[in-house]
Amino acid sequence: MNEALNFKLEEAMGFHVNRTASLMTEEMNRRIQALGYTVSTQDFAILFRIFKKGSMLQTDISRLLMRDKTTVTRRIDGLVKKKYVRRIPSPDDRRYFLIALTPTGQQMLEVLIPLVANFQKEIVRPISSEYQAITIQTLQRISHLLIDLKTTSGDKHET
Amino acid sequence: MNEALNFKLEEAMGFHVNRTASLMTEEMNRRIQALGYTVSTQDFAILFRIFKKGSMLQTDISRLLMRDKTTVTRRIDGLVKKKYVRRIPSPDDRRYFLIALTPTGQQMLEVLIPLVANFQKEIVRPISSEYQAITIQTLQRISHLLIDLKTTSGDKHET
DNA sequence: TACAATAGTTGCAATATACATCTATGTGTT
DNA sequence: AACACATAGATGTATATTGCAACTATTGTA
Repeated sequence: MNEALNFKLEEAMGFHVNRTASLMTEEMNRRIQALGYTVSTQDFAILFRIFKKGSMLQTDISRLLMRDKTTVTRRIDGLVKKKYVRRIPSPDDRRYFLIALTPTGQQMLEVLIPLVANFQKEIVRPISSEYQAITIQTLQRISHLLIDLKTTSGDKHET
Repeated sequence: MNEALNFKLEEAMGFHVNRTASLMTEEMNRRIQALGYTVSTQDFAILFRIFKKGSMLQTDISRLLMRDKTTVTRRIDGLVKKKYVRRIPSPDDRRYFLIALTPTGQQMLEVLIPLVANFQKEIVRPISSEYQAITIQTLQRISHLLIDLKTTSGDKHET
């Protein structure tokens, strides 16, 4: 028989990465909702980048999150509807908008960022900073490897 | 101002875990589809457990995958439709079924398991086994912590 | 027998995503 | 100027994944 059939999920990196990701996302969503906000972790990822940069093009968000631009368009649509961000037409190039936080969005992030920051601290608290660093480095290497795989075979990306 | 606003995504465990999970799932799905199979990584997770155990109750699958039983019902529905598994009514307790692989499902897994096993090997190849172990251990500790959080506050679980 | 627990299903809805295609606009070349 | 081409974004449509509420059927228990 094939020895690969002895494969054990519990020893596979993918199993743990996926399970942890799913649990973390669930808990994050719970906490954000507990504060009465109706944004998902994905939305937070977008909002946070805008917060840091001041404003961004949808295309840039799309590239950063590695999501299709249509996905980003719809997420921004949702955030605009909820009045967290607004589209500012660019005067020089009328093809694009700068996505910027509204005052409401700004206020929300001033609550959510500490929430997320504390959550992130909380879940790694029992782990030594050395192990934290090794884990992040490992995940980073795996991610890079996977991005290479993706961009090497049939692709339409830039970077 | 609040110092937590200096939070950096790139230093957060959650960011890396999520990104890696998403990239891994994408690549896995690509590879499975490349072989002509129409199962997702979630389906594989189910099928693999059935493969290992011989047969399982939907409730057990639900607990193992930490997914709602209705989710599992629908996934099994799909796998039954594709003839990869079948529901065997239990003679002694007519409330439940044993979910078992069909010959087709069995054959598929004999291809997919090596595929997944090799993929898992491949992505951790450049990482020392020490770092691999530390990473898995770290993820496991975070998962346990999150599961505790979940079952501690308002919940309907058992275990 | 009456009530509670268990296994599973169905109705319904929300979330998240992307491919193909479209409009509008800008850029570069001849 | 005119044409081709590239870019930013939106829309139509479709898929996958998930879970809550409520339901049926069955079994266990007081």
